[in-house]
Amino acid sequence: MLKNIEKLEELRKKGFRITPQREQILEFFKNMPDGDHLSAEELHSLLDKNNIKISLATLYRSLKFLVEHGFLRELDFAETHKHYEYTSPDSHHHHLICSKCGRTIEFEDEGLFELVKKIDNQYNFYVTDYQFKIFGICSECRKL
Amino acid sequence: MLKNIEKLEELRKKGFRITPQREQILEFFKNMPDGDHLSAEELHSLLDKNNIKISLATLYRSLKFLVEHGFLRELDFAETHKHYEYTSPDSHHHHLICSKCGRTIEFEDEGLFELVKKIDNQYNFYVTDYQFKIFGICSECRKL
DNA sequence: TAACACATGACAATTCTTGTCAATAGGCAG
DNA sequence: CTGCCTATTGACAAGAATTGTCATGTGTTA
Repeated sequence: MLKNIEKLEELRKKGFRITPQREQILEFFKNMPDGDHLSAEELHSLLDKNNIKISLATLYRSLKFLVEHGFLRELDFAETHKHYEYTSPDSHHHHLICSKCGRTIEFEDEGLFELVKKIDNQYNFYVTDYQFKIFGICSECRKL
Repeated sequence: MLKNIEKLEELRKKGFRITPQREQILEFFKNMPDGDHLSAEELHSLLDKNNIKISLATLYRSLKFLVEHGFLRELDFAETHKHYEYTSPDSHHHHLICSKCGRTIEFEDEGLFELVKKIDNQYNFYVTDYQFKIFGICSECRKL
């Protein structure tokens, strides 16, 4: 898999521009704890607190750009808005989502990759990403 | 797993009402080809064509109700709106989503259920539903 | 069959996201 | 290094999807 720097080079060759805004957003995600995911609004407010001023429209456009080019992953947890997480090259986690408290728990599983390869072959489908979501009640909420 | 009739009885006991609107929506989904999924707007227009007049607000509320009580499943394919599908008691399919043409392909896999059971145990998580999404380019679009 | 509380319909309002457009600034050619 | 071309930005308006409000209607149980 290409590293981000290399991917950015690729994009530059294709005529896309590597703007400070895009770099700052990407940098911000890279420095977040692993597994964290934010909504556009949350990210906007966090960037603002760190004195990184990016207009909301640009933020939305940049997020879409970064998702389309594989730097970020778009998540939905059955809420009204989407969340975004960094697509770390060396780990791919999935989510348990508690319907009661909304908490999400990350987990990894190698078996999924095998399954994806199988499906890939079976359907002649070129896989770029995959997400597994499990809904239910988390251990904390089960105690109540 | 409880049948829908039984589930509706349960709900009635809990004080929820089984209104014609809710029944009609559920009936409509049951009669749809397996694997079909619709947005709220699409459903509204289809119901309308079949002379089932339900206000959009009620439709949204009913969909949420039916999802919360396990009759329907809420899907998102990275579009701006959600889709809904009937949760058939005897099949659980997942989706390949083509990023190019937007087409979705359903597939089933028993292995996922095993994985879910494992996770369930490991995290003491009470699983109510799970969804697996694979993004990529479908065989048709690969030809172009 | 009456009464209560949940549900509906109409439509206003909100939330999230995208479009418009003039101004700005990457990035390559010379 | 400079200038040009065009992708991108910021500000703000607009749009799409969904939810809130509230008077009216209607399942459900007694």
